[in-house]
This record gives sequence, structure tokens and C-alpha cells, in this order.
Amino acid sequence: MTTAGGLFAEVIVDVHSRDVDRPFHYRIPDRFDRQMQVGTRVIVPFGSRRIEGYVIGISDCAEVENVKEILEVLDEIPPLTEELVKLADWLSYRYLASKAASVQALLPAGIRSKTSVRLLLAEDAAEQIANRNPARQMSPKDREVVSLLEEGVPVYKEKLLKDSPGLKASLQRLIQSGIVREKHEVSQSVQTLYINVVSCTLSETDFQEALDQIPARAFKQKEVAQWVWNHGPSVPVRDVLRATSATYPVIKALVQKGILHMTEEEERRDPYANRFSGPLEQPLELTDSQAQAFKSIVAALSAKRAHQILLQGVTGSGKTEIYLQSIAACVGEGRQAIVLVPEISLTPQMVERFKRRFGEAVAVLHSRLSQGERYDEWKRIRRGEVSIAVGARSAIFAPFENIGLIVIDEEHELSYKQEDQPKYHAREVAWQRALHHGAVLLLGSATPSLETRHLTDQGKVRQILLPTRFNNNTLPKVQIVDMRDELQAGNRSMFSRSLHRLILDRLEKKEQMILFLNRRGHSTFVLCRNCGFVARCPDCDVSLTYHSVRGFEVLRCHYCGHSEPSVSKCPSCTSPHIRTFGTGTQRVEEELKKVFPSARVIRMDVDTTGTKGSHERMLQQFREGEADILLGTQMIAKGLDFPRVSLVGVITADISLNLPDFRSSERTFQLLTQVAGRAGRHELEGAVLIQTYHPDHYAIQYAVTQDYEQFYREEIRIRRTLENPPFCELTVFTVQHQQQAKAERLIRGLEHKLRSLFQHLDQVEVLPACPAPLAKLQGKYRYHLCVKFMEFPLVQQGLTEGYLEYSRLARQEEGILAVDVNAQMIM
DNA sequence: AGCACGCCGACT
DNA sequence: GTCGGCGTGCTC
Repeated sequence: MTTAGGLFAEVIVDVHSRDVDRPFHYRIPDRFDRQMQVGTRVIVPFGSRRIEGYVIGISDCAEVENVKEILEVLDEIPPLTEELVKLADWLSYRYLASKAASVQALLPAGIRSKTSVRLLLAEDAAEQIANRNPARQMSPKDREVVSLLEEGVPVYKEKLLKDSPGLKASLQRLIQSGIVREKHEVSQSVQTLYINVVSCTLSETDFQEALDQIPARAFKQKEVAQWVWNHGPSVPVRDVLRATSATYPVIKALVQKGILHMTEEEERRDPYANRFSGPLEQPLELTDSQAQAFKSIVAALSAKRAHQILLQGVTGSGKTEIYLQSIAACVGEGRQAIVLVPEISLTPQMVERFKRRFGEAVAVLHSRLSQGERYDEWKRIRRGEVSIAVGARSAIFAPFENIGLIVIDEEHELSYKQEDQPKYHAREVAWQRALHHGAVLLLGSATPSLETRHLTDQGKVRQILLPTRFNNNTLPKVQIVDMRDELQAGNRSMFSRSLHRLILDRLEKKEQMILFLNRRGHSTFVLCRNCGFVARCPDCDVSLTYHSVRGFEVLRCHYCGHSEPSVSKCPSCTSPHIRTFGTGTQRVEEELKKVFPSARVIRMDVDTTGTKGSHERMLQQFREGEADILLGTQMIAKGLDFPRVSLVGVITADISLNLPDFRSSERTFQLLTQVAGRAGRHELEGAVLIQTYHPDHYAIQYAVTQDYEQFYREEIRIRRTLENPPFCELTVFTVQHQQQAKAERLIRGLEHKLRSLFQHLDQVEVLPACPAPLAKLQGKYRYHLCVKFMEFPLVQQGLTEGYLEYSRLARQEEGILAVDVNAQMIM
């Protein structure tokens, strides 16, 4: 069946069900065919509802019957370019996500519109009710609905039916008979902001004449008119009122007399308004190696073919200056640039550096902006008003149309993998976009991911090394302390003798220190030494962490937030010999205060940086010397630059090492190298001390010598032997279910299904399903299934088939099946 | 997913 | 008869 004549749109509807995850066809009414383009958002009728949809194609025939019409077009400029529409398609292919979710990943948050149905009483409702024939009298429920609507407060169908579902049939009858009318409304949580602007379009002589006409007693009007004239051509009303301290009626009078014109103008919510003024900063002079790197990047840029370059250099080797100059070169050629940085390093200083160099040409996107600010920054990108976008992961979707350069700083960072559907990796998306635009993808890191570094071995990524430290400082001396020796020597403290000595020394010299521990809370578990009881989370398969919160002793689960009061007697055997074990940052803080009473300590972790801006405030305090010791978790490891820090201590390096993940060595090496880089970045000579129970582990050994190359060789050898990434690709399925048996049955079913689907492919390995490392989370049992393979296109269909079938089955049984393509963490 | 429709048993 | 509960099937 073919419906022809006129134009038809292929629309992805905003419904999250795989049953409708395909294009639906709608006739494009003539009045819309001008503005209708691929990438436009529309409102369409869908069943009995009206919902938002995304136009992904336009054709002149539709292979279906009963094609309905598009009801509304939501955008003048389509939010998605054709490239981005294709990218959404790729996202759903690559990450097995629904098309609707993939499209939405590319749109700025808050742009999604909500449709609602307002209920109104018909004009002649009273009449109709009165004229009803006796057989169709108003039932009590009918009367309830009518009186509700008579109150005059807006009533919405969805809310009414949610509050009192019993009225549904009644309401339906009333709508049918025409007593109640439905009014469809569309709303969006983010709106373009408009402000009133006045202008004066009169010629100078006309203006003077008009001014003279104003009676002398209306001196305020004269003053205002003059001010607008002086500050024109158009000025926001708000500014006029402030500057002349006039009131609104004065302006209204001037508008009435035709001297001023009032119009609405779009206003930009600028998160960095008036923050960076003055002349733009000039590029710095490049060192020889920087200049060489820059030259290669520029050569790749002008080749206009997709290139992947790894820029490898330690902190302080001047990667950022290379980024900045490469971006300038790219923009100079009339192309655009995207810069991705980990969310945590998107600090004001970092933004400032880009703003100072490029001024208004930069749009900034990060999670601390309000929805409105984000939307306005996004619009500047879409309209081509800026040519540089700096942001966290999702900035990779910046709707530029001619990208020349994509920079991913700290490319090894875990945060480039999105946690929810579609679970994309920004690095993969970046390469996809680079291929489309013929752009350069520049990956920067001191400790590249094994994947990227391996690609340089294969010649797929060009490697550029920045060997020397920018200001020729010596690398800090790194030293290991074997904590087993400490114990043998009778030191049971969390500070080794060496660390103790160094802390005292720095306190005396009034130099600053950073202490790092990758674990928050006070103690990791509570154990009864009489019966072996350990306090556990009732909903998760983990022990509870001991915290002391404003004098209260509580046990908390770090995975679900469960919290309960701590106990002084064992709940199991009532023995009083119940004690806390394992060290978290809170305990270190306590201990520091005890052992070094004069030390001023700032503790930074999730528990102390809860409020907005506290993160930056604490760092600022430390930078200004208001504390001697900065103690914290991961969050202090990234990109911070403190001139007065001359000691970095790692309380224990073993936590990330012992995680059940094949990337744990890589993570540990990266973390330690990064932490070590915090010391002695300036004139002070830095010392780094790492405490560990595994002093011989290669990840720790090579972090000490800061030898990435040796670490890489060792680690890549292990990956090859065990056939782990980058020697295969990894897809992980996770089933979650309230009941352990059901979770297990589902994952086994999926395992068998995938085995039979892939039995003819000998390069595909379906590993046995097993409980996840976190076997129970928030009351749900979790099972894992890993699939290893070499070529994604060969398994894409099979993975999709298995995933769709079993996610449906799981949902039927009130469980969840999730899939993670190219999983970065197996937890 | 969300909504209509249809079938059934319970109640005025 | 009407009301409410739930299974089924469809959405251009």
C-alpha cells in the first residue's frame, strides 16, 4: 500500500518502548513544507495521544495506510543537523539503544516538550445538561467532574485521572457528548528568554522637534528620551530604568508619543557575563617540542582528512597551549573546534583560560550551568555564533556544521563513558564525527588509555611525545613505603614513620601537603571480634561504612545511601567487643588532628563538598594558604596546580588495585601518576610518598619511576595473554531482579541464546554468566554476562536480538536487563 | 510506554 | 443495569 501525493515525514516518536522504536510516517501539511527539514521536532498524533517526535527523513510517498498529519512544528531552526540525525542512528546501532533515547542524547536538556490536555467546560454546558433527556441523566460522577471544572482552576486530564481514576469513564462520556472540551497544550521546561528593548528611529532633527514638544513638567520623559538617544540604537528597558531611575509609565508615554519604539528581543543567559573583559591574551611562545607537535597538528588539519593524534606528555608539559594554538589555527581556517575535558577539571580557571584567549567565540557547556544557560550556549553553537565549544562529555554533540578539530583532554578518563542509555563513549563518538567532517581528533594525556596507546602501535593513531617538563622542573622524587615493614617495626598507625617525618618537616617549613586516600567515610566496616559479625547493608551486598556526622555515629551504605545508627554492642551476640576497621578520609582527618595538632586540614570528599560551589571554595582556601594539608579522595587528583605543595602522600595505594576489574592496574597506575604530578610543580622540590602493602606490583613500581612506557609494555602483555581489551571488544549484560533465582534464570537463558546465535563465529566468546562483583544492589540481585569479540559488525545483530528478547522477558518478570557495549568498568 | 477496548465479577 | 479490575493489542 502506497500513499502518494504531497510530502511525508519519517518521525521517531518520544515513546520509550522498543515496540514503537521505528519511524512513523506523517503527512506534512502544505503550511509547514517550508520549515520542514530533517532534524526538526514536531508534535504528532499517536494513537489517542499527541506527542513529540523527531523528523529523521522526508519522502514523497509513505508505504502505509491512514497516514495522519503533523500537528505542529516546534523549531524554526532544526535542533539537529543531518549529520547529527545520522549520528543518532549510529548511537542506537552501536550501543543497542532505542532511537528515541539516542536522539534525545543529542538534544540539550530541557528542550523536550511535554504535551498536556487541559479540560474545559463547553460554553453551553449548562444548557446541554438541562436539555438532557431523562434516560441520560447526570450520574454523581458526572456531576463531580462538572463541578470540578466549574471552579475555574485549570484542570489537566493527566492529573485528574491520576488523582481519581474512577472518573475516567464519566469524563469520556462528557467529552463525547460535548459538555467537556479538550484543549491540547505544549510546554517546554527551557524557554528562550525575551526582554523589552526600546529604540529611537527618528532622525536627529525629528528627535529634537519631538523633544521640544514634550511639556516642561514631563522632565523625566525628556531625560529618558535623551538617554536612549545617547545610548542607542536600542537599549533594554531594564537598563534605561536603572540609569535614569525613571519608572515604567515614563517609557510607556514616550512609546505612545511615537518617540520610542518598544520591541521584544532575545536575551542570552550568559554564565560568564562581564567576567572576562579586556584585550584577548596573546599566544605563548612554544618550546621546540611544542612547536614540532603544533606543526604536525596543523599539517593534519590542512589535509582535511580524519586523523587521530595522541599528544602524550606529563602534567605541565604544555599540552593546553598546544590545544589553544591548534584551535586558533582551526578557527582561522573557518572551521570549528570542540574541546572535551573531564567534568571535574572544568573549573573556573580552566574556562577562564579559553575565555581569555578566544573571548566571545567560546561556548561553555557543563553540568553546573542552569538549564537556561546551557540552552542559550547551545543555541549560540547551533546558530554559528561561536566556533569553539568547551565542555564535558556531552559537548561532543555540539551542533557545529564544519568541525576541523576535536580535542579530548585526559582522554583516559573514565568519565567519558556515559552511564545511562545510550551508554556511549565520547572518544568513539568523537571519531565518528571526525570521520564525517574530515577533522583531527587530538587525544591528550600523560597516561593514555591502553586502547589508544595500542592504536599508536598499530599505526592507526599518530603519537606525539612531549618529553620535557614545561618549566624544566625536575620530576618529583617518588618513594614507596612497605606498610608490612611498618607493622613489623611495631608502627600500627596509618602514617608510616617516613610520612610522619615528612609531614612534620613540611609543617615546620610552612609548605603545603596533599594527602590522598581513595575512600571516604571513617571506617570501611564494623566487626565484632567475639562472633565475627559484620554490619552489612540490608539492600546491597556490601559492608556498611562507619561515619561520624555532627557527633552522631552512623553506618552508611555507599551504594544506596541506606543509613542506620551505629551500635556499641554486637547486635548478634551482644558482646561489647565490636570495633571499626579499615580507614577512610574521615578517620585520617581525625588522626591528623591528634598526631599533628598544629596542622590545619581541609578534607575534600563527597561528604564535605555536598553544597554547590563548596568544591571550588575549598580549593581556593587551600591555594590561599589557609590550610597546610589538603586531604581527599579522587577529586583532588585532577589537574590542580598548587605552587606551595611540596609533599604528596598516598595513604594507601591498594584500594583501586584490589578491585575485581581487568583495568584495575591501569587505573591505579594512572591515579598514582596523576597524584604524584601534584607535587613540586613550581620552584619547591617535591616529594611523593606512596604507602602500600603491594610494593612489588608493577603498577606501583612504574608509577614510582613515572615510566608510562614500561607500564604499558607490561600491561599490554597481560591483556594479550588474557585476551582482554584492546585485544577484543567487550560487551557486558547485567540482569537485576528482586529474586536471586529469577535473575540467575534470566541471565542463563540469555547466555544460551547468545551461545547458539554465535556458535558459527569462532572469534566470539560468550563467557559463563556469573554474579556481578556487586552481587546485590538496592535490594536487587545482579548477574553478569560478558561477550568478547573482535568485530562489532559481526555480532551487532545477535547482541541486539538477545538483548531485545531478554529485556522484554526481564521486564515481564519485573526485572531489568541492561547492556553496556565497550564497557569500561565491570562492577 | 500509554491508552482504548473488551471481558468479567460485584454491587446498587 | 453500572462500576471497577485486568488482560490484550495498537500506535503512521
